[in-house]
Amino acid sequence: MRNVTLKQIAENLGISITTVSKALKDYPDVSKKTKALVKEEAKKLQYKPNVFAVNLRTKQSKTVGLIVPEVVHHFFSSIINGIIEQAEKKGYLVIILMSNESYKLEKKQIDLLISKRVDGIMISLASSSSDISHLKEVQDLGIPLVMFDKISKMIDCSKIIINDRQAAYQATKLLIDSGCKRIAHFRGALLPQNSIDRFLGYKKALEDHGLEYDSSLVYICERVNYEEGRQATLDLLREHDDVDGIFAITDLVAIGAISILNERGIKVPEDISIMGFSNWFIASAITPSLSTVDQPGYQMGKKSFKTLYKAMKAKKNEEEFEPVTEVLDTKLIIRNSTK
Amino acid sequence: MRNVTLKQIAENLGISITTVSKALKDYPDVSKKTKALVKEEAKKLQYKPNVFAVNLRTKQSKTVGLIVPEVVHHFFSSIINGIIEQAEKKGYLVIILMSNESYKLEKKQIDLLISKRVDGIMISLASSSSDISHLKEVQDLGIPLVMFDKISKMIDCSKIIINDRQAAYQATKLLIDSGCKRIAHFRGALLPQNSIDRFLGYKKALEDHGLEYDSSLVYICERVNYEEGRQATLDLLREHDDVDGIFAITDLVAIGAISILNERGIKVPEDISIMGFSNWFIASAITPSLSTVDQPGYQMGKKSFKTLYKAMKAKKNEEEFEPVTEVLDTKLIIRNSTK
DNA sequence: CTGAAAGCGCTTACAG
DNA sequence: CTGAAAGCGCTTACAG
Repeated sequence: MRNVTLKQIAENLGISITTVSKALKDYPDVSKKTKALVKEEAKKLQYKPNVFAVNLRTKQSKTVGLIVPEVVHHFFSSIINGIIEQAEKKGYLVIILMSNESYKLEKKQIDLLISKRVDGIMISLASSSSDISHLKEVQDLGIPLVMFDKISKMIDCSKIIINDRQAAYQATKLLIDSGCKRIAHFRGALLPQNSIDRFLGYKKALEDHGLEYDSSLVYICERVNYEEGRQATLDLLREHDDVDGIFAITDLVAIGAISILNERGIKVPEDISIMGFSNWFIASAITPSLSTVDQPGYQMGKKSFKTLYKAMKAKKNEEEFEPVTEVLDTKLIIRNSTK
Repeated sequence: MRNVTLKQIAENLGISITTVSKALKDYPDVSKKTKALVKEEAKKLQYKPNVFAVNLRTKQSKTVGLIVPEVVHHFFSSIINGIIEQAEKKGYLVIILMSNESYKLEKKQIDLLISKRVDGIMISLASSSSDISHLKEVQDLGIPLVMFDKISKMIDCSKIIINDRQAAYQATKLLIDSGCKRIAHFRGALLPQNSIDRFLGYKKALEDHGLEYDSSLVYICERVNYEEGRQATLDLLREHDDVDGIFAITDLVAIGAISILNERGIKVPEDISIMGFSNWFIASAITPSLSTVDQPGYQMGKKSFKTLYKAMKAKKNEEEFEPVTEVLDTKLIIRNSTK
């Protein structure tokens, strides 16, 4: 069983606990001979420090918390991937919580992470989160905080994002350049910043290129999923017969649109061009393959942890840490759903 | 800042730390009056117990570890979803690690979880894991262990699985019943139990229905992904012109096959029928939609944690816990890639 | 009903 | 170079 302690090593060797502790941590004021002895004994007994005691003493858990709106989601799972890989490299473990897009749950989970005394928190906001008092609390407690993807402008912390507005502008422009004149937009909920920004990019692109913005061509997909993409497409086809392009807030929504168009025998991209956003794996596997905007999930995860790490390190050394905002590059991916 | 301790509450109230501690935990031997007083003061100061100290005293972390081969993967992310939801209900947090199908990493991660003293571990094995000494160690230390999906028969612990052999049998039978006479199988790596079992189910179905088993119709997809599905299909088309059905170990592989067949103008299911396995979201969104076997990922995650919870509880109460093996139901999903 | 005391296993400032 | 001692913040067996 597991109960090897410093005390036991000390007794076996007939020296003090202090010396054992120092030897194991390579303090300079322990003789080489003693160090060697201690290390050998520790190895022999398979000594593993009791992290609970270490945590208590050092006031650090070497654990960070991560809250995402969803887990079963290509983009977020890519982010998770980037985060846990990076964290492991630095000796940190990651506790993952899922808000399921619920503000209430998100708030509870922040409390949970605080009470677990994680060393830092990374979060992508739920769509329903407008109030941000829970994040203020994190900051008041001095816990390093990094937001990514779905952020709030009301909080002054490090942020890892893409330029949603610009990316959406380019996506819309691609449709315009290929000859589309009546372009619908399937947007997300009203609150999330990235939903707003993508909408604004879409609108701006229309205006910049002499196309009239028509609010009746904008449909809201609250949960941004396949089913809603299908529903919005049905509504669109019923209400407008002159549409020749759709820019969807997400690949999933776009794929919903394609499925309806396929069913109805409406040709993509000949009759209607479709533009997605995110570049999920699925975008390349459907027919026709989906043109989209590549959103670097893995990179975003990696950067998020790296930034958090810097903030945690600064805190430990009692240095100031100036929040940074990093804007990651996106890339237009042109496939067969656009002309 | 956060430094409210029992001691502080005790001093404010002029009573002992012991009494404060007991009052907060509703011990019966504290007067109602004192309890009320203590609770009020705790609330006022926003007292939150220091989990580091609690862990050290109780020797419990209320945290469990989870190791999966991949995160960016519909099936595993569904499992993660089921696990973290269930864990949260019981007040447990989940540390998620990803072995990336590497035995070496998996071993390291087990060590990490042990040294973090998690209360329990859930794991789905990497494809390259044949040696299981690291899991033996977990058991030797008395840490409750649950395996799911990719298990090892060599370890005597609780297991949450599906009947891979039977499910593969039914999938193959569906192809046979629809008239296929030459059915290829795209299998996974040689080591994983579920890869073996699905292969055996395929083989048995052929034999039971008077079709000759031909080993040259079996292709190996080591990493079980889209690209390999494409490659195997190219190989298959080159080597056999009489195939009329493919049973793929996973939807991803099946979708790779469909993409090649689509490109070549080979009709699915008229010329070749395709059967997948897992029922990922993507299976319903491609053209033609994919017939497959529904594998209950969310349920599997939920059950895995529930079983682990029972084992942890038994350990805490120093009761015996007899490992259980739970076999979850699968379901044939018939769509348009089969006749 | 209340509280003094021991102890969980470590780290580290300090003395020698 | 070594070690005695204090302390992190809690829980709980025990005494009164």
